[in-house]
Amino acid sequence: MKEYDHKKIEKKWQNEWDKNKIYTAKTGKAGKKFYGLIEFPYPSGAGLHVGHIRSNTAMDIISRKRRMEGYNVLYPIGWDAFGLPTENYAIKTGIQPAKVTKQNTDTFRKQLKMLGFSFDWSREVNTTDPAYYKWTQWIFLQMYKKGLAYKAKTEINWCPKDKIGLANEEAEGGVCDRCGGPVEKREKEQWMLAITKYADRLDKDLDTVDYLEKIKIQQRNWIGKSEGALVKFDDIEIFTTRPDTMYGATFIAIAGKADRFTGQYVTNPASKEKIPVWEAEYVLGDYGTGAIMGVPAHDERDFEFAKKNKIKISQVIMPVLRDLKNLPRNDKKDTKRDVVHVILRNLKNKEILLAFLKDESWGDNKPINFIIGGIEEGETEVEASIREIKEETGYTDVEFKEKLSIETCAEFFQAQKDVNRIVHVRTLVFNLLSEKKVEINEEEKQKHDFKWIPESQVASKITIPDDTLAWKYYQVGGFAYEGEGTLINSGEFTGMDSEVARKKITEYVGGKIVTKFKLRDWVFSRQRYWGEPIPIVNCDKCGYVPLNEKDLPLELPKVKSYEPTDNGESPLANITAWVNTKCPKCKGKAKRETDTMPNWAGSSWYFLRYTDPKNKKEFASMKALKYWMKNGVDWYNGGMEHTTLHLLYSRFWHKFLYDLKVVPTKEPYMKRTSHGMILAESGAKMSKSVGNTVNPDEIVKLYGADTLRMYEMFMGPFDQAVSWSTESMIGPRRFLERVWRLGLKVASPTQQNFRALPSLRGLRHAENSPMSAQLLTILHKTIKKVTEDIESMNFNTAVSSMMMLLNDMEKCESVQIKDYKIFLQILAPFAPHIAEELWLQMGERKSIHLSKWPKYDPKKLENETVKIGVQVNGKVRAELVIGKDEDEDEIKAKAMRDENVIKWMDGKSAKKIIYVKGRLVNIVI
RNA sequence: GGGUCAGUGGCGGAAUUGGUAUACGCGCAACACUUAAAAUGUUGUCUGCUUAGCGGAUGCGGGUUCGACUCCCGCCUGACCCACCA
Repeated sequence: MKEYDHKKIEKKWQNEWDKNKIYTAKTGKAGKKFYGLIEFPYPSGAGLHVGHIRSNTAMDIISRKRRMEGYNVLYPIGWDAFGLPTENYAIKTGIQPAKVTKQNTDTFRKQLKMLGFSFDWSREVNTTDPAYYKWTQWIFLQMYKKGLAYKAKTEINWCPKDKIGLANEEAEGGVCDRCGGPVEKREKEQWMLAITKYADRLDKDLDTVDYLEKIKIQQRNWIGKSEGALVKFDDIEIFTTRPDTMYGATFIAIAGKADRFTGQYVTNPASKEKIPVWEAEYVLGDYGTGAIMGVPAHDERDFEFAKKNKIKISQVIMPVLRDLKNLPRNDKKDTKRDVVHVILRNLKNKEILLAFLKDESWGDNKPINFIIGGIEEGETEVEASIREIKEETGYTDVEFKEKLSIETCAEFFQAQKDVNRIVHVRTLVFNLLSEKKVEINEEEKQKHDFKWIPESQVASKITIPDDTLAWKYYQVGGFAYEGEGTLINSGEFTGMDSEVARKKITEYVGGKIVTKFKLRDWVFSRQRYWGEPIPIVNCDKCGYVPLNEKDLPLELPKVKSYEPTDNGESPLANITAWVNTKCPKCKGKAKRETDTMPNWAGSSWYFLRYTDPKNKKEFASMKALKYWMKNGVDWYNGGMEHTTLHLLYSRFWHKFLYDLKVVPTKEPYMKRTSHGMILAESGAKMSKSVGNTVNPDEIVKLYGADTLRMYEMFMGPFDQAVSWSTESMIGPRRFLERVWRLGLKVASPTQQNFRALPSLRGLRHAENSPMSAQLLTILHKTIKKVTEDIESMNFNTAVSSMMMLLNDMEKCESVQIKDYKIFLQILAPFAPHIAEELWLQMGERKSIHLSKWPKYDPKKLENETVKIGVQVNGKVRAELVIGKDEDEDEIKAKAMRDENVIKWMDGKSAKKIIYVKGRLVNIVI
């Protein structure tokens, strides 16, 4: 075989691996186990997406490396096949969903096999297989028995188009998760799962697992645990997590226990030192060097309310300022929703606050963090600000700073879009007020367009009596501190730690500390056909009765039409022969539940089934679970879009099963990472309807699976979104071709050919033969790099380091087989087919994927000599070649002797010489 | 508004976590090979200038440091998630 023929090689090895079952996981095998998991795909009609390939390849690389490291590896695959797209397709075409699913999974299987993933295909599961969903139903029955599954009449999100009830989570923003249409509210009897009973544990146990921090944060946000004060005033209930801040002041004010009261404080963000500001009711806003900001109000209701209650709105400040009266909404395209900061003043008494709280136009949620303050008669807002600054700081010499305040404020009105200028102003203020007094020269003034500031004032240095005051001033311009700290100006709570104050203030106003969760119970019913039937009957006498376990699975009957009924019942409701049944308890007349489960159900426990997929007696034997699930799934990778719902639901089910003592761990997944999306070349999301998808079949045909895998790993950081570029795929392809050609030469008995090969003409290291020490160093560095990069999922740099190694090997006079073989081994997880073929060519008979992962030799990582930079005053002026173990003083002396260095030192003596080992020398003069 | 992350050549992106910025790949240019093209190889490719050299560049403005893509402060822009709820 002369040319690299990916078609031949890939086909050959896929068959070979299949035949020899080298990826089959053996339960109970002695030694270390590794369970690597990817989210099992939904077999859609569109076929495999390049995004699937990205995440599958990543976990395939990890799994292959683990195998080579001696682990017993389970890397399973299956199908999350229940769900709406298939059902909609069935509605359109009349083809049975089961048939569609079969077609689609066949396609997916073929596509996945063609990519050479090391899945254990003998453990394939399918959520729509009755042998599988028997156990999904079984788990549901256990939940029912424990009172976790219940029926409740709830107002549900109803999509009139899909005729389906949606979980809260699926109807975000009042839009149907599936069809994008508007969602209505509708009353319906629904099966519910009491996930809220597990809310606290779902939150707490996140501490015990190794998930990416952002994933934990998302989980926690969704669960939404918050501890706070619940206070009742008349008929109004208010909840806040921060009764120690302005909220507390408001409570106290409403409770009539004080007119003005609060516990605001600020912190120097640099030193973390807590610095008291003056009366904390006055907190300057983000842009408010000239204005006192009260509440961040939210929309026009703020203004309506203010008008109604004759509250003066003194100022409106927005990122780009607008006139309140003709406030256009969303005039800037693509802006986020408008948020308006309003300063509400003269909110002096309880009545107004109560009026606000009772004002129904707000709905349930109202901002209550008003600042109580005031403007004196005849005063403008700016004047009031200045007065307050003067009064509160007690610092009289504020003329200049006042000026700045006014000017800054005025700038907002005059130069609404000249944002840069505002930045300059703020910077100037900062410089003047912080301990470093900055002098601004003429040039800088021009550059930064400071001309509006009177020159004399800029030029004169302003002396601030003490740093604290400077900080105060600065702080007020930028921060309203809401972190933890010590209360100031808060009456009897002054000096109290904010954590303690939360409790004390709550007590003081007669409230109580409560724990709340945002999480709601899971609406588990779907009025659809293509899902697991809920194994419950409704008996006239006995009410809801669960099926006997021996009667599971309750199989989906065949229907003629897959349309939901007009009143929103599932198509199952039309099959009277199926619906009418006997009560398992009293044997009397009963009707089957016609709702089915959501497709989250089957995916909530599939990783357990993989451990023992053929078991007919249990969902999985404890023996298999104890083996594979020891410490849980070792590594679970998936998309960010599943990090809230799927992760939460499956953790919930797992915890429930743990309580039943049928699984060995509290948490299902030990480690969770996530991959970035692959976008279309344009940077937009790939979608079939837009027609910007990439067909992996064609790519594999043209370039091969190994090239596709290499490219997807090389295209960018694994956890970030990257745009697809078919053009760039040629890079990895060329790389593999060069690997191939080099391999043939290395394997050939006469290394003569080595020189003759045109690609190896540039003999840069000709003087070092046969294998230079330098190249050996590079080889070991590469082993180290690839080994580590796989663990941290920095696949892109792993690939690039292998490319560098190849570049160097090609330029070498000769490469020994044993060294080339090491290179093949670290390449093998990425490009398994070509590596296997070349491995064979090197005379090996056992699969490379069962060979031992190479170890680097730390002694070989360092070169004998190393080139370092020599800086003079931080600028690189010379280069120096030094020995590995050369003495520091010697190196420094050598650097000083350098021609260029001498030139740049210009006869001056060195104040200080800094040497960073193996990096550089910096001479400070 | 809140949370998380990001901003480096024409493009995708590197940078040992504070130490010679732009690795690796794509693209582009020139050359070699060829009747020619493709393929392959070699060399070059941030930018400006008075080009054996010197200066400027990592979204913008500052700061700390002998030294900053990296740390700190302020700001701008974008992405994703969440929300008129902190």
